[in-house]
Amino acid sequence: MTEIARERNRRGEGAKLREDILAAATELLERTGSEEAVTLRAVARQVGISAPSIYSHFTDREAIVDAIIDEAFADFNAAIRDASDAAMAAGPLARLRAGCAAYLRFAAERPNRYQLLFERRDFVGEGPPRVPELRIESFDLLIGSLRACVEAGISASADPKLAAAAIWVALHGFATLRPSTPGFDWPDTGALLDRIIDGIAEIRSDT
Amino acid sequence: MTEIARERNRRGEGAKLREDILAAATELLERTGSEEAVTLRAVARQVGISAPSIYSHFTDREAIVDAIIDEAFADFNAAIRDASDAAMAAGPLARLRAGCAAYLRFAAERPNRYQLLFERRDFVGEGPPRVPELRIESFDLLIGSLRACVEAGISASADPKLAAAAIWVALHGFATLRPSTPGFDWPDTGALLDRIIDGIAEIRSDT
DNA sequence: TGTACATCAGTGAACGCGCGTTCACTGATGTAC
DNA sequence: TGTACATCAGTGAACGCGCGTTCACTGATGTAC
Repeated sequence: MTEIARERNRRGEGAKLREDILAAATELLERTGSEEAVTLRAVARQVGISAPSIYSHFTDREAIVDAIIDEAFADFNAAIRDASDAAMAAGPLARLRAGCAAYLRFAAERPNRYQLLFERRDFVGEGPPRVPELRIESFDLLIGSLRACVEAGISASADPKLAAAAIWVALHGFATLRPSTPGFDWPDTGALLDRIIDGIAEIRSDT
Repeated sequence: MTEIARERNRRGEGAKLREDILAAATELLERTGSEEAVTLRAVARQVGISAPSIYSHFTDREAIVDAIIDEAFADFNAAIRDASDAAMAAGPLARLRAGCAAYLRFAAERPNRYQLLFERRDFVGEGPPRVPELRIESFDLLIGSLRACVEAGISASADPKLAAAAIWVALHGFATLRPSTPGFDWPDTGALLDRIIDGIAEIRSDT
């Protein structure tokens, strides 16, 4: 944990430090894998500043974590939207699969950020949930793809919303169970994913 | 956090304290919901002893957590085995469903203990995984029920092991996603579970 | 063009906290004679 | 039955650590005159 010297920002450019703090905190989270590792002092060390300097940009420790979460949700939704859009021309089933694959790719490549999004429980009982509209964006995309599959006669699903929720549940399980079971002999990822999607979405066998 | 007085054990009964420590640590975990809350000092306060007394029974803090995990795995497997056995007479599909339902019930009723079993990542890279045979016990039960469904012509699954893994993934997602998404409008639990099991296990519609 | 000064972008020392762990100890209790 | 003593089941004080946060401050930099 070497302390890196950092040049003081010029006047009027103090806001740059905010970005540096956020980047350092994200990097710290990504590297250590735990939210608790994102301490004010560790972030300050990483940036190369003194701990109190952070208070010019964030009201407290939690504000940093909140900012990372907002950023992570935006990244997550963008990743799924982009993959889904890219498969637009290939038809609804390809779009559904592309969205699901992007979901799992995000979780696999940035597991600690995924954990921050969907494996926190701290906010239970702290009043209204914090960023539900962001969460629902990707879910709406999933329902949309599924509905399109039904209309195209590819899926036999009678209740796309139920099936979409079931797929989300399965994707989440997929994303989180594997890192927690290092000793288990998991079947091939692609086959497993197809079994889940095809089964739950009732994909007709002749497609 | 009131400190409870505790009577000193009589000679030869010192081992009783070990059970008290474990019970207190489990209670602490269950109440606070986080493994980090299980500190040596907090456990000692809970039991009503001084912190150093713990060292007569556990080598360090981590040993306490390890002991809780072992106990939790035993509880978990017993719950699923019992439910599965109880449904034995009702046929393989009922047995499959009963096992899955018991899995989810354990997760719903003791979410923090479930988290300890299947949502830890700390042991990554720490050599061989710690208690894989315990984990596999319930999984073998799941495969067994599924195979029985196939043999009875209830399931069309061509690869029961793959399907069992997919069901496990889905169950895990089910158990963990819901507590993390308090703002989301989830469909009915039973319907969702049936959609998942029936879809993945390819339960024939005429059963 | 020169200079006084306000402001900006931070710093260093200190606080109280809870933590894991160590150490030397104490007092009750059972046992040997 | 009485008593000395070993052992058991703990305790209390202390250590160094990293933490979040507060406080008074400092020195460079841009700006007004």
